[in-house]
Amino acid sequence: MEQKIPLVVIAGPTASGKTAAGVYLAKQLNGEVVSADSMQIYREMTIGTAKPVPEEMEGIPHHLIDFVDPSDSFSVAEYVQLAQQKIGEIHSRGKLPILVGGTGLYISSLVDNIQFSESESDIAYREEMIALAQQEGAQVLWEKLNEVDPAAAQKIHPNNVGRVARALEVYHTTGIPISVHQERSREKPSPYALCMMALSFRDRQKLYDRINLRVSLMLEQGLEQEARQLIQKGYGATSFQAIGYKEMGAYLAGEETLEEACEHIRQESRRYAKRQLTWFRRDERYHWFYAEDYEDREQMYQQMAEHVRRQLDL
RNA sequence: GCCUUUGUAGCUCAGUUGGUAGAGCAGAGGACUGAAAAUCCUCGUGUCGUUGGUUCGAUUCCGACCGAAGGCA
Repeated sequence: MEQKIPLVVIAGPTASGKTAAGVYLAKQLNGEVVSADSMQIYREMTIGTAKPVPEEMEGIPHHLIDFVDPSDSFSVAEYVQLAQQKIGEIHSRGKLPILVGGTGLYISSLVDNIQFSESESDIAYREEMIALAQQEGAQVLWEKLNEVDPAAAQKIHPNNVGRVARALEVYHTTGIPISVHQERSREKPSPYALCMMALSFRDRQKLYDRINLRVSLMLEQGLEQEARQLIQKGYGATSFQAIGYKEMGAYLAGEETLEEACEHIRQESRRYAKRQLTWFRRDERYHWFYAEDYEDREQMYQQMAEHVRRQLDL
């Protein structure tokens, strides 16, 4: 049995202080940061994604940031492959890989070593299915799935058309139900010796205050201009989903006032944070660090470093 | 000062021909395997402004008072 690669994970909702924690730990533990963020991968989306800038990185190498064109789409499968590669490289250089990010799906897919089958996706077929749902109703599409893959149908709500369509797509392209794929995807054990930590606040309002503040800061830093440029250039399916840009788009299109757009950005960010918390909370491997429990950030980061040393036996 | 309209969930409002009430938004919880900052599911008790009266029973009808908006002097 091969030796497992030590991997530190820092997760948490947006604006919980992950970036700074990652840099601090990297400095303390001779590490490098690998981002696990589905939006910071895009170039030209810097302010709105709160992407770490060179001053914040303090010389610590950051990977998987700023390397995809906004007009390109991207997927978990690609992410996992790239991240595994980066982590391997960092480890072989004798450094400690530190995964930092808020995209739960990316983190757990990587950490649990989910195997994505080679077959690419068939977007055309998926869109066909979505169109079918629009014409005949979501229930009809779900029935279709229920016939070929009742196990998957059981787990997906009929209204969740995107998931139903994806499940049908998998069956269509591979002839194997997605439920079977998913079982197989978990067969390989994780190659990592994990130390997973999550950051948050005990008082939800404190987190929301920080989010609101961060959004105001983004606007001061020129989110409007960044969004305008992005819209001009045209962005793709994935990057279009980023909070901040689509709302600014509504403002720039004259559909809402600037005030309304800002309020929507704040609100969507808060809801996003809530969903992130839900995701991370259910994974019991996370050790939670709450800001209120420490005198200051520095003290919390020290405790985190201490926790890593203990857990990974460094 | 007088007249009119209005006061119901954190917000915007429905409603009860008198039997103590419900939507949207906000918010909370949950799910999550190739677009995940996405997508989807679940959750609504609140002195029905205050106070008297009528009534078996009032948030609902009547009176007074208080607050808000508009109009007239």
